[in-house]
Amino acid sequence: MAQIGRHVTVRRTNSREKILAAAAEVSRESGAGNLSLDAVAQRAGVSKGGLLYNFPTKAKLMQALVQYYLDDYEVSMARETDPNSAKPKTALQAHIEFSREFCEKPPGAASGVLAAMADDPHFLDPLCQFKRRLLDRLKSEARDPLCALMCFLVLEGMTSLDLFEMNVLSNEERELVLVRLAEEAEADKNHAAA
Amino acid sequence: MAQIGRHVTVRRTNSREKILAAAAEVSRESGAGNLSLDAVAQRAGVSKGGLLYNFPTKAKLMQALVQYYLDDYEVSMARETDPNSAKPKTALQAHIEFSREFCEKPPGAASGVLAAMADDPHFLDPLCQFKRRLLDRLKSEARDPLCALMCFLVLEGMTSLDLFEMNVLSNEERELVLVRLAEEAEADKNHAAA
DNA sequence: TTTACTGTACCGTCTGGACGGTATTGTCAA
DNA sequence: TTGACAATACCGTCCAGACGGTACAGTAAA
Repeated sequence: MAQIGRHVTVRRTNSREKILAAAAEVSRESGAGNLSLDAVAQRAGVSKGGLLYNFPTKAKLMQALVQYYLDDYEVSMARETDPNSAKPKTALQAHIEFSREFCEKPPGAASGVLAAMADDPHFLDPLCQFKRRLLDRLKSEARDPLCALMCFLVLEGMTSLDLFEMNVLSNEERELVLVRLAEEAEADKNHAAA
Repeated sequence: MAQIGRHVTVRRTNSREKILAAAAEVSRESGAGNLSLDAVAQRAGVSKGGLLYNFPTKAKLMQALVQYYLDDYEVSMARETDPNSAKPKTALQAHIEFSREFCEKPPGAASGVLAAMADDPHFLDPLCQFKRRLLDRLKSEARDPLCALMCFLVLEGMTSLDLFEMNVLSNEERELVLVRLAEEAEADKNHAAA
């Protein structure tokens, strides 16, 4: 479904995505630091040789795991903020929406990122740069940059709790926060337009 | 310094703490998932046998790592909110202060927690329960529970970025947020008193 | 013929942890 | 006061198993 766009031609096989999904599952189930290639291959229904054909080293797999997560976000963001769309959103509104979806996903959908971090913290560098770019965009679009920053951090807190699968927030609390942020974003949008 | 209080008698040796600190360092340098007992022992200046004397299994070490982090917080919190103190703080104010200190600590001081998570996500269960208790306390003390919840999440976001050593925020941004939160907490405190 | 694998066999390294030993300190009866 | 014993706090070695990665022969579809 989500095209990674690494290759120009459309791939007939979907082994890469199967492997990526399997890696996230294994990471979730065995702990981020106990992700073995054998386990991933088995889970993906692929031979170890096949896995290493797609990802020549474990490091390449980890990097792809992070990139996979990023691409997913980038696609959503582009779609939601498309000015040609019927009702284009601000970046902040789109970010709020994406964070909601993130929390509603099956638990540990992003465990792959944790596995990458467990192997080598530097694998998170692209994620770090991505977050910084996003924050800059949110601040530059907003009427009140500090407010944008605070909203960003609230979502960061919410999603990080989810990433660690710490069910600290109830659904009601989550919803309350999300609604509050949406109001904030809406207000900021209208002020900016006025 | 910080007494864990596990033993009634004062320990003459401080091997435990040396090992805990070493584990955090190794975790930070080699990646949370690549923490080996040999490396920890070497870093701590202790033989492997000595390490295993203090922590009979790797799991015990990991649990201690999480507990160490928690105890540190608990001590600070108790001190800051002590009603007998000269200027007792609300739980929210203390939490803000602790989060500031957390960010000012040498980078990766809490990497031990990540190492524990990498080994087995369930090691974070105490941390999860701790956060839930903290949030409940913040909400119950506050005049505006939603505001307390949002403040909690802002700090959660800030500290999680720090935990991953993602330098997304500049020092000015961090300070701006912290000041804003402190104002919020102060206002809430005064309203509650009135 | 190329692509995209499967399957098996294997290698060198690392790891958790079991185990036996040892030096120091504490306890307590004679 | 001393000698006997025991608990504490380690040290150093060893090992079975797991891991990442290589090599290679085979195969089925496009």
